[in-house]
Amino acid sequence: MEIYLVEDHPLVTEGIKAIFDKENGMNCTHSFDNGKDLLAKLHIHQPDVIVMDINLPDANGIDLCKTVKDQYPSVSVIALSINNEKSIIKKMMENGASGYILKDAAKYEIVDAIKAVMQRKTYFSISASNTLKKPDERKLPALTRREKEILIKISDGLTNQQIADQLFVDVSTVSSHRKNMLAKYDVPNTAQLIKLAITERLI
Amino acid sequence: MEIYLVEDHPLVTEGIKAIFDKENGMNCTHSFDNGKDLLAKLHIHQPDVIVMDINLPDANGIDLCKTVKDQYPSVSVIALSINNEKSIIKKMMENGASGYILKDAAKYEIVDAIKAVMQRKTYFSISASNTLKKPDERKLPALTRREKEILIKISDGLTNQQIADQLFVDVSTVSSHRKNMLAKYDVPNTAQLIKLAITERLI
DNA sequence: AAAAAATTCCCCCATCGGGGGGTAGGGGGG
DNA sequence: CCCCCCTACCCCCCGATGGGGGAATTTTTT
Repeated sequence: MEIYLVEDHPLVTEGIKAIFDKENGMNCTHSFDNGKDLLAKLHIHQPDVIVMDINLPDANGIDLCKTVKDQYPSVSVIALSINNEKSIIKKMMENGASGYILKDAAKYEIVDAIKAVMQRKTYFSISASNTLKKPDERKLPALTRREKEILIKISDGLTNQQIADQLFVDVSTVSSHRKNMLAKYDVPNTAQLIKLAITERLI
Repeated sequence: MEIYLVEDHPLVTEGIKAIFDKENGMNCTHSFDNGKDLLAKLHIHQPDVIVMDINLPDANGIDLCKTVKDQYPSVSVIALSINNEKSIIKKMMENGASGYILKDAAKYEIVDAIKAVMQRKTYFSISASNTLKKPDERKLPALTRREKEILIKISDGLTNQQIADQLFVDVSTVSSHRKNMLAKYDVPNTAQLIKLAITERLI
């Protein structure tokens, strides 16, 4: 069985290769440290499985996974990532991944993942599956285009008046938006709004 | 030559072990996935070198390195980290580390590091040494203990009055600290102060 | 011990922000 | 076709914030 590996950290690459070497019938025939090389190689030959890091230097694994699955639907993709966010995992699976393994996974998990995927099953590492099972995190309401625009200006230290001038609207409008955001996220003031916006990657 | 490895990601552990296995005379005799186990083992026996991840589940490598070097000065420590920040690298070296390797390092770098350290030299992976050479980034003034304490409360949405009550000081004191911070970082209001504090990891 | 920094407290005063309302046009989706 | 969301605008009020000072006490560093 042929496996390709896409991973930009040599130390991890070595680790995975070493694990495969000890398994009968698992062969990491090629490894790549970026998405471009992988796509070039796939053009010539397709393996059974691709183990793919999500954090690549030249592309993000989410898009890369989609590209690969669009062009070669028969190739299974296992995502490998330090990122333990439900939304990322979900997106990856929507894009056709067959498994998701966190980098803190135990050795056997990567082997189990390959085995599962070869049987057309999906596989999640323990911590990834915990994350998925976790009760839906209070999903924060999304910012509208305008709100985001204004919030960024607020975070840049501009006052309502300055923002209003820049956007050619009335101060009261900006104030409205600000108030809406405070209400939307149930925070008492701008300080906490900014904190929340940054820590939750809203801006 | 004996090497201990402290690293909580099995994939990386495997990678490093595999690299050492291919080198003559380099032997990773023990590996640990936390600091406590390492210290317990060191009590009994000390290796020549410890390769130590900075991001451990039960301790941060910076303190762990200091503890190890204080108790066993003859043991060399090589730091292993994804963290490419000058201040962290410096702090690690001050605490007695003999080398610093980023996790994106090439295979040979970890081997070279061990060799260098055995000759009582220090070693930095390419990217780590680039970071060190980089012209001193505009270093932001540090927050004092009290300032940090107050800034965190501000970011949690508390008003000056509430903070004053919690800390048993006058509102004017809190206001003073707030003003000092605004001046210190040259920002016009709290919103930008919070943004800066979070993006620059001051809190 | 002297110098520097941190922490605490105080004044005044203009502006900004947040709480409470309400109104209304336009666009997209059910 | 109708409703909801987004957008935009308006009012009042007052507490919180930021800008300008100054100053005493403790802690830390040199």
